[in-house]
Amino acid sequence: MARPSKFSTDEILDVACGLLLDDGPAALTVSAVARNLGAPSGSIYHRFNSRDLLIAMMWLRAVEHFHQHIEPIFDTTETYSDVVRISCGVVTWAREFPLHAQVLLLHSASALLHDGWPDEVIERNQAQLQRLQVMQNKLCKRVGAKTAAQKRRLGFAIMDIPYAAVRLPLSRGEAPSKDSEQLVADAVTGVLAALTKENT
Amino acid sequence: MARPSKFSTDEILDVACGLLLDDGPAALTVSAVARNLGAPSGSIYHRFNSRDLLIAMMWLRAVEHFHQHIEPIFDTTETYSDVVRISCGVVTWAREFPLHAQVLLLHSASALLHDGWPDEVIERNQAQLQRLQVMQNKLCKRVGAKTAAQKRRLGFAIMDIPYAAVRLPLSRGEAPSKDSEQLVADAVTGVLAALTKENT
DNA sequence: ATAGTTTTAGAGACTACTCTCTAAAACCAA
DNA sequence: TTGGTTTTAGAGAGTAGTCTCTAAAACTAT
Repeated sequence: MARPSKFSTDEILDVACGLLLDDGPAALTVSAVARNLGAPSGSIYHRFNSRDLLIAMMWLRAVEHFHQHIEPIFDTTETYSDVVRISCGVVTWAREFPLHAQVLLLHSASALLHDGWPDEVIERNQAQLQRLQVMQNKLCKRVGAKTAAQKRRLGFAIMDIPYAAVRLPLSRGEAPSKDSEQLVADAVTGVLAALTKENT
Repeated sequence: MARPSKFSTDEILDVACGLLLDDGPAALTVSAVARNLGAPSGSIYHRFNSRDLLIAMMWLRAVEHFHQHIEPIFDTTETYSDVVRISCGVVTWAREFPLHAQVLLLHSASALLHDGWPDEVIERNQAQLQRLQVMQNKLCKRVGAKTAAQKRRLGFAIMDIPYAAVRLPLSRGEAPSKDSEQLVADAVTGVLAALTKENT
């Protein structure tokens, strides 16, 4: 029977998140995580083969959380006029889960990883990229987006605009303002106006 | 009479930009800049007292370039329906000056600087923050934005939306798609619809 | 030629990080 | 008690970055 852990994986990843958000990417080192957690660096390396693996896991945790949250909204969206539900869902997710949102929306994985995606998580990462792609493809089919321009417009509405609304508050460690969902809805309405016209 | 420089300040900053964009923030070191430029590190440190000063100067160069470009558009915008000119001007600037745009729009200064803004450039940075604030305040006055909500909406239209439209192509080293200005215009139209109604 | 000034050049001190390694601790089972 | 397994613990090898320092180069003026 093995010695029990003193530190859970989530605790380690939470400390890493905190360091990233409070002190920036350069502060995100295994030494700093260990120091802040009160764990020896050998313990961290025992769990995560490399610094990049720790970062990648932190990132994937946020991505998976986001996808889990947003997927049901995607899957129940049938028309262009419903798309705004997804857009606002992104904002609401960022509001409710700022830690994950700060990781996912304020930094790119490639900027955080020093040597790219570690082998251990390549498939897991691919799976999430695929998962989002499938969500988007199915949505395009359901709402009737066929051309590249229509798809681009849809992607702008779903991901880029909500991102625009939350990035500054997130970077200040604040919640998005109360009217953020309405702002996003208005922008999305403007962007999709052309497409809903095409569909009528 | 002093020995002439072999390397100009702009050359040094250009190499730094290239490193940031090609290899990410962690690759942005004085050692790497020196190596890529073929200059001794002593020369770089002779010019820039610290790594953070080099980064700060690279950042400010991009900010000042952007402000120089966007200020005339700000200053000639009088009505809500003209605001879209600013929004599209941001996209066009990013399209024409990708190097500066990549620095300014894909990374936050705080994420790049290890120890915050160096004393040498605090005032210069403050001046640019002030400059933007003045532009925005004057615009609010001219178009008639009075409440915090109106101002928020205006800021969303001017900065956040264009930014969202260019960040992914920029991060891939690509130009924004040809329809980006139209996408932004539609989103901004949606966002400002409420304000133009209030004004009539 | 010497003096003055600025810039290049590169060695090296120092630091912090990454990661490996060894050993011990902590648990249960036999 | 011994054995097995997993985890903690922490020393230390190796590396790369930051930055200081010394010296020389490169120019013009006197």
